[in-house]
Amino acid sequence: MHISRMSTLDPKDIKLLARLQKNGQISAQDLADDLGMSASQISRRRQRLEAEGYILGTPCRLNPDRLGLNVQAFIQVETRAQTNGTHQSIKRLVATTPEIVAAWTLTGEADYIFRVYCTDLAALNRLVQEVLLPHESIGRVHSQIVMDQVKDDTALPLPR
Amino acid sequence: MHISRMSTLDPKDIKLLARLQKNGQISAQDLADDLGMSASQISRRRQRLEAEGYILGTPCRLNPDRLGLNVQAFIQVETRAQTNGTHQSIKRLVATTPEIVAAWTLTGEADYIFRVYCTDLAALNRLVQEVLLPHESIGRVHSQIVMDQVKDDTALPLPR
DNA sequence: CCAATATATGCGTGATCCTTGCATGTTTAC
DNA sequence: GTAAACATGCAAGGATCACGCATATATTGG
Repeated sequence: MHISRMSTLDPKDIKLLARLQKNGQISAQDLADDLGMSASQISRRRQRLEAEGYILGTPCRLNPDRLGLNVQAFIQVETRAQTNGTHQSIKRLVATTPEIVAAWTLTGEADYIFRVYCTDLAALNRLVQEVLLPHESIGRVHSQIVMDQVKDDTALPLPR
Repeated sequence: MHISRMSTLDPKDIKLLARLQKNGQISAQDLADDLGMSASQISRRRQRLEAEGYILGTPCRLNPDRLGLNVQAFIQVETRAQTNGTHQSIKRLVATTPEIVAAWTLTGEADYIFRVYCTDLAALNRLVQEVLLPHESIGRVHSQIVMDQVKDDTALPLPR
């Protein structure tokens, strides 16, 4: 019998993932030269890592400034009653509002925090006044605007 | 004379960017079929969009759960005095600490907010106790752990 | 410790894909 | 209205990927 290894990552896997999360389009040959192995191995390892669920996808990162998305903010949201439909209701809101690019619930003052991109302060204000506050499940909101983006990778820390 | 257009985005550009920020590896032919144009045009438009700064890069997104990064948190950081070296000092800290994947300064209670990934609560605690609190520029910190990730795209809202 | 099986690797090849030149059609500017 | 700038499709050339195969290495079981 054999058990599909679901291998633990070896050092070459770690380096490969590190390179890929910097640049998902780097050629297998370049990676091969870099890691001291053949391009075909890079290709196979990459397929294996994807199949095993390490790689979620390879989206392009767009430039918010270039797109006129000049205002970035976090919006803390207090829900009303917290009936049992609240969470689904918020999920729908988040899914259908493109300005909300990410949303979490946190420990502590629980409720929700949204990360949003808008073209300007007026648009942010419209989002709050015309979309969030009128929403059935939302009580109060508190916006904090991003002044300085010190770092914004999506690069995760890797083992070792 | 001619002015390099720095074109405003036409509808095809918007659709192209939308597809690319879902999947940066989709083939030019698939995009061509999808948008009703030839693959060569897709290639050219993509090059143009990159050259004009709309596309920052195409990193792989890794799966935090699969990497054992089971704890995700936001850490609000209050700085000490705010001498003029403080910001540089924080920037260095952020740049050299892989668990901190993003960091911002916000309006209001100013100071900093870090987004961090750790393997477990013990690791998060070590980060706070052994890295952040001993740091010269950091006064107090307040950790909020992510309970539920409602949405985490990096997909920006596009015009139209 | 050895044999048998599974796994990892490099090379080479066929298929796929991207990119560029060129000719044509379309829009813009004067 | 004319000319220049621009966008487009086609086709060819070059690069890249992915797989089979043979070999080397590691792992397992007795």
